[in-house]
Amino acid sequence: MKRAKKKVFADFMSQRGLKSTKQRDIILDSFLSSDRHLSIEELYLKLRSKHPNIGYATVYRTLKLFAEAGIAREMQFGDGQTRYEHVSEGEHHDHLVCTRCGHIEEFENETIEKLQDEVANSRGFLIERHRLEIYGLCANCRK
Amino acid sequence: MKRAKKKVFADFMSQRGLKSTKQRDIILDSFLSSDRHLSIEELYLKLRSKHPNIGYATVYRTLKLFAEAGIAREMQFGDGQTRYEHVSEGEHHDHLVCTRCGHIEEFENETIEKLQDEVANSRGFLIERHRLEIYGLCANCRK
DNA sequence: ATGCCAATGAATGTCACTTTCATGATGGCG
DNA sequence: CGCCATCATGAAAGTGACATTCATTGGCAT
Ligand SMILES: [Mn+2]
Ligand SMILES: [Mn+2]
Ligand SMILES: [Zn+2]
Ligand SMILES: [Zn+2]
Repeated sequence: MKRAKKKVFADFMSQRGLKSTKQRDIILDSFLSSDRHLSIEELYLKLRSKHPNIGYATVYRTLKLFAEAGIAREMQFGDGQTRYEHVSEGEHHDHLVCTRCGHIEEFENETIEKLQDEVANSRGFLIERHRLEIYGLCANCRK
Repeated sequence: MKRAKKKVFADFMSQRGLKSTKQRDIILDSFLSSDRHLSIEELYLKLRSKHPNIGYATVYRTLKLFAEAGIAREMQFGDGQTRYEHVSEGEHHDHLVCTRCGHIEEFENETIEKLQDEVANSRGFLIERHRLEIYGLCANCRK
């Protein structure tokens, strides 16, 4: 899975004539090792301790590349930061977001997806993508 | 409906000890006369021709007040601008957003809402709110 | 090893808010 | 009414998260 995404990214890079660099390798490793929905700043700070020589701009640009390569997706959860999450080819999920602790949980619901198609069809819309986020208190924060 | 929201706002203002001003009256009128999902900038520019004496900051603050009073809702559709839409007590709807022309259409689907409740329950989440946006091409832009 | 071109990162720019502050209005009270 | 404590206004300045610039560095094909 981690290996597979590294290959997808490597292929994307060579196809675009872009170069492999130490920074990109490190950032990709760090990104894939985290299962959270990371902001640029968070990933930058995470790297900073072990790799003080990697700049914010490089993290920013590399995450953009991940998104272009199809191994990451930009998300907005309304906290003012863009977050990048892992995605795989053909995979899709939506989110439950805790408004207290920031915990993000993922879910898939085929029936909801179908109903969305119906809504779009009835209005003549051609769906490109959608976002469904449920905000509230996670099980832990309800206690 | 327009009258009702004006009353809601007037009550909110007096309850908070805030004052009635020409600017606020004009902005409220203009906001309620528009059925679109307006950004601050858009409403500001719309007003500018007839009321060049109303500043951006006043439009900004007044829209915030509308949201606090419960007659408007802040929305993000990913175009980099916060949009304010009309809301009424107890009303809810989701959106279809055209990625070409920016057209925004509203819909309600009780079944989707129920399924969301089920998803949240199964994870122990207590729902506060949700957002469902379907992005794609509107009927007009598909032609 | 050489040279072209991409990559890096410190610095700077951008943009959409958001706040400040000097000045102007509102409205309760006598 | 007329006062005046408060609130409101808007030009200007500040903020924060991205986005870009540019001098320098570093891949990598030859
Ligand atoms: Mn996710
Ligand atoms: Mn709407
Ligand atoms: Zn939580
Ligand atoms: Zn359209």
